[in-house]
Amino acid sequence: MTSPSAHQRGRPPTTDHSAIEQAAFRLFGERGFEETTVDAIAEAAGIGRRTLFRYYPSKNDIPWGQFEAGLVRLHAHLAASPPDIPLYEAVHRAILDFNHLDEAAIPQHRQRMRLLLTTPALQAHSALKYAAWRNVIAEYVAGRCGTTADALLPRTIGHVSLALALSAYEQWLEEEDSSLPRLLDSSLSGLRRYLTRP
Amino acid sequence: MTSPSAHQRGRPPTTDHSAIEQAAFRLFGERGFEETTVDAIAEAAGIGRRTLFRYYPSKNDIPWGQFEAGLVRLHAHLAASPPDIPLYEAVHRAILDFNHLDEAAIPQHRQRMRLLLTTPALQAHSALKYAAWRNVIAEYVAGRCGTTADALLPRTIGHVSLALALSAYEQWLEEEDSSLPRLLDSSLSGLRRYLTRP
DNA sequence: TTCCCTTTTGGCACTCAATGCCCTTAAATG
DNA sequence: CATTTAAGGGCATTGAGTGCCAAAAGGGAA
Repeated sequence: MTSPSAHQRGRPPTTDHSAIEQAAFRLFGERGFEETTVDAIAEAAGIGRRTLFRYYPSKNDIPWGQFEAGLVRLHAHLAASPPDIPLYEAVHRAILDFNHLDEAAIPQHRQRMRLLLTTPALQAHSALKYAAWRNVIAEYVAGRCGTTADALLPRTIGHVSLALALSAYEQWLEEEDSSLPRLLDSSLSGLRRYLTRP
Repeated sequence: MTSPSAHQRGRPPTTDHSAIEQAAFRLFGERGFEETTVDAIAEAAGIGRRTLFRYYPSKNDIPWGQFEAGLVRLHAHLAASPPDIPLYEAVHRAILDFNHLDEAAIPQHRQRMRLLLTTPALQAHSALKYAAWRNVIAEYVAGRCGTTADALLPRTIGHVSLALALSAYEQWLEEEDSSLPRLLDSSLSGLRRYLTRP
């Protein structure tokens, strides 16, 4: 372990992910996502265009921030969940945890999710991120069912869990002062009623 | 109504969607999707690159073929479904109908779906197509619930129906001689058990 | 037949994302 | 101070997508 910055030899980094993200979000807010060129983001962040692509593999990845880190947490939460509670409840709790936000972080997260869910290019790109998310769920379900993650049930639960989360998010963005955890509960119970009612 | 080709004035078209699609699929099969340039497709179809973009708004749209026409059928099927059967059953039946294939069409459809579900660029682009599909479902659910399509339940059912269809499709692609309708049934009943079991 | 009208075609130029190549910059180490 | 190591960034290239506009190719009327 080395102190503040973990680099010892060589030229020190001029920037970091969050500096780029901030510059990018400012421009996205001012002009919109499509209207903001990568060159403009690089310039606003005070780095070269080539450097930007070393920090983010694509323009589309910028708004996703530290999503991978979130996946690790999701996986950890599931791994640590008691094996005696019903499967659907373990999954639901993990999803609630994954989407837990501190009060102070809500406005930022709203802005990020609005960008992700309303920009066509990002809606498309998101499919690739979601696949990794679904897989974390599917792996857990497979573990509890004694199958592999590519069996029908784990896959289905992965897809359906994402479906529930996304419908909650879409609703959350539309109702200015709604509660995300409450919407996650509602979409699940709505589905349950849908499947069991006349 | 005019006979064979419905064009009377002006220069007659030199090509059509299916000719382009055929040329494209041949190249995709030979070299893969990413490795096939739009110029190559245009050349193979015997048209100019500019013309290709008048028939398909993007390279990513080519593998989708006549999807919009399918959506119209889905909508029609739902509109014609008896209002006295349970909501989930009406939806499920419509999805079965939407994904019904003649025996002879199966190999082609397999190839198309394999391309769509395994190529990253197409997985991403598909999100935009799926949105329209989900909306057809959501509109129907909204109609039967007396709400609008942007309420939580219709949205949820739209997302979940897609989730079920996609998991069935993914499974279908993996098991060479599986039955798509059977898998659609299985993913639904798997979900139902998941939500109601201990 | 010839001219006009309509519609499709496709060449050309341009923008922008993404990527490979490679030289430069700037620190740490001995 | 020279060497080593890692980051920065310029340059050139590829490939998708788009606007503009002139050429091509028919039908119909004079």
